[in-house]
Amino acid sequence: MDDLAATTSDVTTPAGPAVDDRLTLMGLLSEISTGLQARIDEDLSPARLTSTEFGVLLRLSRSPGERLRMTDLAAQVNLSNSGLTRLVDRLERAGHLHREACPNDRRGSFAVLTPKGRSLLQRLLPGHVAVLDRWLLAPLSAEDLDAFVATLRVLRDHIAPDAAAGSAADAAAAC
Amino acid sequence: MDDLAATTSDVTTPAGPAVDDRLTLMGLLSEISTGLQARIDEDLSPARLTSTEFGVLLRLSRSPGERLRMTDLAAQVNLSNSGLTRLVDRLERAGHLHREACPNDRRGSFAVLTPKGRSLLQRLLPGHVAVLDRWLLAPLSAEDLDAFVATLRVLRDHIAPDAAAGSAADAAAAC
DNA sequence: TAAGATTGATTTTTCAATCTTC
DNA sequence: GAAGATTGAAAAATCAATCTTA
Repeated sequence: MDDLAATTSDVTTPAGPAVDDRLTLMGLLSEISTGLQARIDEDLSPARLTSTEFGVLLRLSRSPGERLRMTDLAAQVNLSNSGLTRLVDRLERAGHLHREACPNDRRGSFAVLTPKGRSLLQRLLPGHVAVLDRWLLAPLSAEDLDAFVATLRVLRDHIAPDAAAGSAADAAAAC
Repeated sequence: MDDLAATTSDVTTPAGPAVDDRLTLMGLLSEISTGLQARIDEDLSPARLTSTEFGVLLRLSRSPGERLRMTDLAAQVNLSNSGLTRLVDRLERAGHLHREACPNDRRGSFAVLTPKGRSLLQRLLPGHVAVLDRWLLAPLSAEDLDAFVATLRVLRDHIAPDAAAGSAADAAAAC
């Protein structure tokens, strides 16, 4: 790992030292995130659900009224609006959620978790949490974990403040 | 945020307490990762390059001989083998890399960075590092950063040891 | 005119063969 | 038979309109 500097020494160094350290940091983050997602997808595959679809159901279940505006949901799962429209189409066809008109604003609509979607989530959640325990929590000590979560919060608030639960979404959920 | 427990209290609790804490941890990680990727894609879009394509060029440049076996590369950027075949097709058509036969094993082939690909990378790297500095490094103190990187390494080695540079890839690169 | 959501066309990715070499 | 890579068919995501309502 320490020989990376040598192999990229021919690439222009922009600001100062440790270009490779910064690239490595980003690399670690993306390897962890995609690796974890692969484990989650693997765990979810018997249920014929992708991690993105699971994420939609999970976020709905964790939102007031088990509902979210389409645009807010798209932002939270990092999908384009049209991408979310199609994903919600699929989940609606499967009966896991349904669309509901927004009374105040007739342009908008909610995605709302159905009883079927809720019980699917209940069935999958223990296994999902076990995956997180095994791959994310198990290798860390309690102190490391606390420091890690604190740092993640700082980063999240810096990078994606809108994704924080209780920001715009809750206000919009009031419609 | 603290009322999440209430909204999901009806969901089965698997192992112990703090189900929501674990879901929140995973949520933070994926929000940071996708948020960061969005910034990177935005930065790269004038160059007509996605972050995955950039990742391929970057990993080639950081590998001995600026080359990597197709299968190793696919694993590192978390793409299926066929997905990588097509992505390499595109980058080869654009002239940023080329395929080279593996002398020892005639089944295999290398993706090799071309001079054009190398200079594209050199042109893009300063801006890329600036994006990382702004969104990933700026909000953290030096001590936080060190602890954060240490934790990330632990997690990466646990979740995706194969993605670590210098594992299988270097051995295979010797061909 | 702009915002929320959807549709049509295209691109990107995957899954399931397939082909070649080990 | 298994591994490395590619191809065809299909799924999933995007961008650029489009439609409706604010």
